[in-house]
Amino acid sequence: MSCPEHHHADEHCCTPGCRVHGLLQPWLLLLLYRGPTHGYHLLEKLGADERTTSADPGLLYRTLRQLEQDGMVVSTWDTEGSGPARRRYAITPEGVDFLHAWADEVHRVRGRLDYFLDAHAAAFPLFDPEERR
Amino acid sequence: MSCPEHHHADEHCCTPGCRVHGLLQPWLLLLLYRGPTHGYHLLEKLGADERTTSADPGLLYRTLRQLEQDGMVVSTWDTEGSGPARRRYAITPEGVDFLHAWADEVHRVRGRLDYFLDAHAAAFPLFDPEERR
DNA sequence: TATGCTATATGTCAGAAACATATAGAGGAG
DNA sequence: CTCCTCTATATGTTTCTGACATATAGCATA
Repeated sequence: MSCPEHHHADEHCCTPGCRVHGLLQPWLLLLLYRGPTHGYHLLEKLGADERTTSADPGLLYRTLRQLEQDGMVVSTWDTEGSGPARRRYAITPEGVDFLHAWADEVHRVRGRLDYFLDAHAAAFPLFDPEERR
Repeated sequence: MSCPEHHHADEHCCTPGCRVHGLLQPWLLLLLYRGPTHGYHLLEKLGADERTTSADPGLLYRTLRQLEQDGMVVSTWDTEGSGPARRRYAITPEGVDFLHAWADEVHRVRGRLDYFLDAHAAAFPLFDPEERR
């Protein structure tokens, strides 16, 4: 049987390391609002916090390029320091607006999840997710 | 620019009719727990409540067949009444367990959304999604 | 020189959802 | 009787996201 949420056939999903999907864009924008950085740093930040979202390099770099194409972030090459050159990203005013639109969307989605959880709780009054660690 | 959440290139998404994704399985299971019915009825139920999830016939019938394959529901042909024959679905004990697993998962996802919203609120104290109707 | 880390990027595949279409029984309008 | 609509189930196709694998390259150090 597949797992709830994304139905991967194998077992290395929906294990404790499994993250929430679809929030990579807003997390990147929010992290960049705290201060400009490069992709690898964002990758480490997301990877270090289990409560954020997936930290796949492929997806992350592609998403940053997409955000840049759409004018949500801008990048400049940073050759200072050691190691390979890194692309330094910064959020734009449009990006901040988009981040707010994301916050609205996430707020709405949370409402729908609550609606389902309420309906489930009404059908199963004895069910308590907190006790199912 | 694409829209938050699913990035469709066109504009007929993220309009008022837009629903939350990924909850079709649990909604079907929950509705079937309230009582056995056929697919078209479930389609109408989901379609009538904006706060549930997408009501696409193709996805719904395919999902029901998948749930049956996995032993979460069982179906019998119902030729009573007028109109074409309908497949009457009922949830199984395994389906109820799976529904609870879904509730746990949704609860966890909700926590991640809260985590993002808290982080966003901390960065933008004046932002209020309620006032952005 | 070889390996490991930093850093960015591309290729491929599976799965969900959107959208269109196919099939068919039954009832009513004209 | 024929056409249309509603009920009901099912399939085909496309697009997008995310997962996973791989490629490239600079630099440090053993």
